[in-house]
Amino acid sequence: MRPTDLDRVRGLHLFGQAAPETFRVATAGAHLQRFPANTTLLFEGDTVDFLYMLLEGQVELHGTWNDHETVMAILRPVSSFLLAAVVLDADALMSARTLERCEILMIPGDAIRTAMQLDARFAMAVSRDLAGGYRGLVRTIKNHKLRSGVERLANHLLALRSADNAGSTVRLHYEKRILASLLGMTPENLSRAFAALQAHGVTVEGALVHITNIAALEALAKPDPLIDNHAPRGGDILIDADAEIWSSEWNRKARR
Amino acid sequence: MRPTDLDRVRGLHLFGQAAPETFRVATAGAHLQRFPANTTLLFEGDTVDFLYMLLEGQVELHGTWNDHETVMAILRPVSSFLLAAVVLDADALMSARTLERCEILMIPGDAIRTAMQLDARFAMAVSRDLAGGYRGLVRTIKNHKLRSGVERLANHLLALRSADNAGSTVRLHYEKRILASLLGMTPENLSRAFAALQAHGVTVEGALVHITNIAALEALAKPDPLIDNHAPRGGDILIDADAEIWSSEWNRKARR
DNA sequence: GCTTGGACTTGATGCAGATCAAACCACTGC
DNA sequence: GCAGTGGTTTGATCTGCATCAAGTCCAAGC
Repeated sequence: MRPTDLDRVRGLHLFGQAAPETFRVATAGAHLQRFPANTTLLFEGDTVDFLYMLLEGQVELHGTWNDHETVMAILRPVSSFLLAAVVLDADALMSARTLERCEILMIPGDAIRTAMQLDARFAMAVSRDLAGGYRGLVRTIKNHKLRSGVERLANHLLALRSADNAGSTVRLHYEKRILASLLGMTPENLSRAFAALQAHGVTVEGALVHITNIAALEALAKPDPLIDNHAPRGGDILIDADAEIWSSEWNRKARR
Repeated sequence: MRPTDLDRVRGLHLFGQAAPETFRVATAGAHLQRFPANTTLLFEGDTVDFLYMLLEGQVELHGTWNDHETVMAILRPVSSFLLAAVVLDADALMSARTLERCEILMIPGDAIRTAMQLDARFAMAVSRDLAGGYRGLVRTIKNHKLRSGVERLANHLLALRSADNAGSTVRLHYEKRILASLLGMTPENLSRAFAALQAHGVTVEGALVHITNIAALEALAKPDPLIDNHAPRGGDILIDADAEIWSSEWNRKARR
């Protein structure tokens, strides 16, 4: 593993609080692996032997039942995944596949569990990460049960805008059919949802989405800090570890 | 607090592994409180100062957006709730209200956080609890995105049957309109869903549901160990801490 | 260049589930 | 007992979204 990669891992919330010894133990058995695009890393139901740290590329987590498939999350660097399964030494509930060429650091699960026993601060950091993930899922469920498809799309666009702290144009980082599944709709319906948003200040141009009237879009989307993590809360400071669904690093600002 | 209550708390997964000193510290500042039925304990957005341990009664967690409301979970003893918010010292994402008269042990949040710093085994137990909760929410999302209303109801009935390790009759422990919201449908639709299940060996009699043909119901429900925690996995032993959505105690057998 | 395949869009149709409305029932309180 | 209230059921209707079916666009391969 290159020193620069080590630095990146060291910088994660998960290890930031840990004792140097803990960090050494955990990363000693770790190995960096590269995967091509469209590679399944793990099927749901598989035993989870490693904690995965995505350093480069994009990974999709999805679930299956009765010949249906749904995208649960898209991960971008730097994110860890499968932490809950590792902590419990349990099977994976979701499959993971690369959407593009990826660099992934794989840390043996028992190293993580051992480190937690030895270092309360590290165990605390794991708890914070899991708690943040937990709250992200609560937000996701509220999003799905309380809003319509168009409303979910509108809020997704606002979240993207906030994450990229961009101007009036955001870029979709993956295919629309994947976004559709993530938002819980069909590709056809996503297309129509975009069309519906034209009346609310949104125009689409391939992967680029122009938000020409933010006020109008927000009026439709009604973002809420208790669902949308990006939404402003009344003058409050955003708690760092409560950042996102899959990793506290997911949503950090100034990425690239 | 009565000694018997202390014993019940001591028996929880959360404290089972903790050092006696940790247990003492955490429960020293705790107080037992009784609430009447239909009392809101906490609104979403409120600051969370306590970890709540439900010792008696039923509590509903629900979320709101734009004048809509949805039930996120129903808790029964012995369950903890708001652990994720406590770990992060964050606002509640869900409101909590009693459905009936409740006894709740309230443990100061900072006592929990302090105990985690001091006792790695306790921090580990918190992680396991959160990881179990996390996985429960993943199951919930798969359930909602991949199944229809009737399928969700069918699986819910099978889960009830499994939890009560009962015979062919299960009892609904709360009102149908609450169950409807929990399953993501309207009361009218739940009624029709029950009617639809008549063709698959289910008859309803108030709060009692008779499953006259389990094979037929399972053929419709297609329970899956990666969604339904009760579903049998191939000869495997069920991992204890991965027990349920809101608490590892939720689903334990031989309750009453 | 042409061809092929997959992503995306657009239109027509069908279905699951929401909404509206009314009736029924059980329980509560007077 | 009786009226009132709220939960539940049933029916009629409406809507959002899925499904089915073309057709377009675009990139990769021959």
